[in-house]
Amino acid sequence: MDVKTQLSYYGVQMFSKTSEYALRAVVFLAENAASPSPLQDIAATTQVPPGYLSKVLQQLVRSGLLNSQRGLGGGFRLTRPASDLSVYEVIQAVDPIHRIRECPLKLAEHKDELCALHRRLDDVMEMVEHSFRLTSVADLLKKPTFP
Amino acid sequence: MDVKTQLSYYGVQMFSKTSEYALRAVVFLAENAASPSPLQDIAATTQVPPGYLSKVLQQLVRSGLLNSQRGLGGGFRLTRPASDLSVYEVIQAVDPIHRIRECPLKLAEHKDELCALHRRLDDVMEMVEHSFRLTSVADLLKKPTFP
DNA sequence: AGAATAGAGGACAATCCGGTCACCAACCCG
DNA sequence: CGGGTTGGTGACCGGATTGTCCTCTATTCT
Repeated sequence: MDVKTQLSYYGVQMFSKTSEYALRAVVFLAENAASPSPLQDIAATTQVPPGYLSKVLQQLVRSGLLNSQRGLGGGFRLTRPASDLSVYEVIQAVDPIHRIRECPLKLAEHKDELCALHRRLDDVMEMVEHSFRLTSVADLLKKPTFP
Repeated sequence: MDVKTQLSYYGVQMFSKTSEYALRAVVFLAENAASPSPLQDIAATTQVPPGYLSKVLQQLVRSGLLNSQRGLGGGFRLTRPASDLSVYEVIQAVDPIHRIRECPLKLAEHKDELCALHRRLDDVMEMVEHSFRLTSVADLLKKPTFP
């Protein structure tokens, strides 16, 4: 079979790279909470392209999850203790999970209740959302080494 | 804030459009299993662009989940009863879920066991995979109307 | 055989995500 | 004040996903 005739040959991740990057950075910051961490340090350890990581961290700053400080001795810090920061919040800040709230086909008969297909899909998303709400960044530090 | 400086402004779905389209089509075919359904019929009811749906259905044919038949009276049919076709199979055919099997950072110390972050992410993926394995297309037909 | 129907497949465009880079803004220190 | 350090932001690029269109092939009916 010709590769080019195939859709999505390399497959797809359930979560975006951006979410992964944000989580790696947050875990790093939780492990290095003593002082601000410069972008370059975070990027080197988490193996995320610095230029792109910068944009991801901006999102976290704008969402209030991080503080940033320029100049010598500056960098990024968590605004809250890792035990009080959920994985869900991090993901929502950069690549939000959108629950299915109304019929994607806009069918009148499903105005009040989703069809079985979308009901199931949304149930799965609810499971995921729930799981991530209950997981704090501190829970990701149980093993001492990064990440 | 300038929209263009934001990453992923419109957010992201956990599952691709392609997966959604494939599932809508399969549900339609399960509801119309009596005779082959032409592409145009499926596309119209499921509200998927016909040209694109054609490619998605090809994937399902190549994966052995559908039969196709050209000419008058032709179209697409499920190769198996809907009760014997899982949502997981449909998704894997068009946009497979890739579990995390090794450390994405290739850290030597995580050769045998994932770090806490990736362990959690993979646990969630396992939940999703499990749920989709247990859900058959027939389970999506409980409500008589489409979809 | 010829017309009509319907899937197969390639070329191509539009859009989005991930990534790079250059330059600007803020902060610290001598 | 001036230079070094560090974050902030916009322009731009490549690849993947999504979508369109046109042509070819297979099948059926008369």
